[in-house]
Amino acid sequence: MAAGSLQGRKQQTNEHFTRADELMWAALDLFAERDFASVTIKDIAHAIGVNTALIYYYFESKEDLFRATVENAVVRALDNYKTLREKHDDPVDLINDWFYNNLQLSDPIRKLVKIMLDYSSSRINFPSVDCLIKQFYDEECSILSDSIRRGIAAGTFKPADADRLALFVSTHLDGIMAAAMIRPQFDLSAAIADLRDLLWQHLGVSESTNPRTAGSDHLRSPGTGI
Amino acid sequence: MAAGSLQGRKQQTNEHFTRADELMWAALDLFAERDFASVTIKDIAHAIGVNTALIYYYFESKEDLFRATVENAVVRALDNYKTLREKHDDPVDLINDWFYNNLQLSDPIRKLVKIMLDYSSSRINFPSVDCLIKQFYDEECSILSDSIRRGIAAGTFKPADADRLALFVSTHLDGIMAAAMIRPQFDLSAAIADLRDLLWQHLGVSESTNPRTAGSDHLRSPGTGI
DNA sequence: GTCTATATGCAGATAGAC
DNA sequence: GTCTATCTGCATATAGAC
Repeated sequence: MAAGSLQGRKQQTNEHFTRADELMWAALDLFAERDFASVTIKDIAHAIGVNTALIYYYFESKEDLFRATVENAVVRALDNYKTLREKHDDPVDLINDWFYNNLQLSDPIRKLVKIMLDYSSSRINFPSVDCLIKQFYDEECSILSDSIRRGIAAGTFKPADADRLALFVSTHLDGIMAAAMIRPQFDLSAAIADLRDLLWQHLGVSESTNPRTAGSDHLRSPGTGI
Repeated sequence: MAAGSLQGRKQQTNEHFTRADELMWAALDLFAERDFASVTIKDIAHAIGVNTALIYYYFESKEDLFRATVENAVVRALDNYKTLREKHDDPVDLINDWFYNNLQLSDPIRKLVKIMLDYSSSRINFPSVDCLIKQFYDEECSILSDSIRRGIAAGTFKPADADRLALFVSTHLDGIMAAAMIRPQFDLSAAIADLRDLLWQHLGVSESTNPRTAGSDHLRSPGTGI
């Protein structure tokens, strides 16, 4: 088994990055900016200043490095969501922090979406990656829908179909990441703010309850309180 | 100049596809399902049963074929939008038909979004393609925002920031296409219906005005008329 | 662990026959 | 217009020295 395998590798000591980690970081950047086929192992090795042959010491093949890189990125994203969940009791706070998180980490999240897109539309197929991607989106929707359900149960939010609304928000976030890649001068932070405001409006949570959104009701005309 | 160039090629006779057209169609399919680097000219030539050398009779290079393919796809999409616009006077009808159009043509539109994503995140760069992609998104947003403005002016819609709302819908559509690529079993038609219903709700247009959306108010809980 | 050197194969592209 | 044959270069991957 290759040293880069998520299952087989000994737990990293957390104090310093291993070479395999360095390679996966460099690979993530390159795979995200371009795509699997056009990134060469020479590019990846040179990005951290080592010889191409070294990659084959840590990984079985280019595909194996790709698999490990995607797994690594998704696992990190899932860890991040877990931390987020444990940090909040209040559904409004959790949802607001989820939006804030997506704004602050928009760059790595965009990379993650890009690499998942490339993976999906390639003939490369790893059950472990399929499973992690599903987990990622399930967790994202779950954070949102659980919070929405709790807010509705507490009477803070207006009634709504929590699952569908969560999927809507999650899908829109994908759209924001895609638009940020395709469209020149797309304003990602404004788009996230618009999505957040729309959700609160839909759930009947006023802006005054939530200082972070104050004065950013973009989708509604100014001066009309409808 | 290559025969495949949009500017230089003589107008096609519209009655039968030229070889160049056949090649671009095959290339669109392949580039959309995979990506530029992993699709070989052998794949493209074999897809229509000709020899690889023939590609270089019609196009200067693989990149030139890619450019022509993207240009061709975007021009077709723009033509489609133009037809859509000319077909409707009523803003509600136009917006509804825009949604219907996106549902009916979801497959080619998904391919277009995929190929634009690949183009954007490749180091290949053609001013003509940049310009067409910008035109495409401008036209999409313009169809929506113009209709919204007219509806508001007529008093049919509630007041809203037409440009931002149009961008929101357009961005969400990108998200739907991305989600359809990444997520297994994503329900594209339900997602389009949800987006449409949300827009009408936001603009205060009741479902009864519009037979096509009746009974599909997914984002709101059943039984609650809020 | 990290390197040099190299084998192998294939993709993009051209020349030229028909 | 379409093909056969071939050149060229590069990318993945391996063997083996240090």
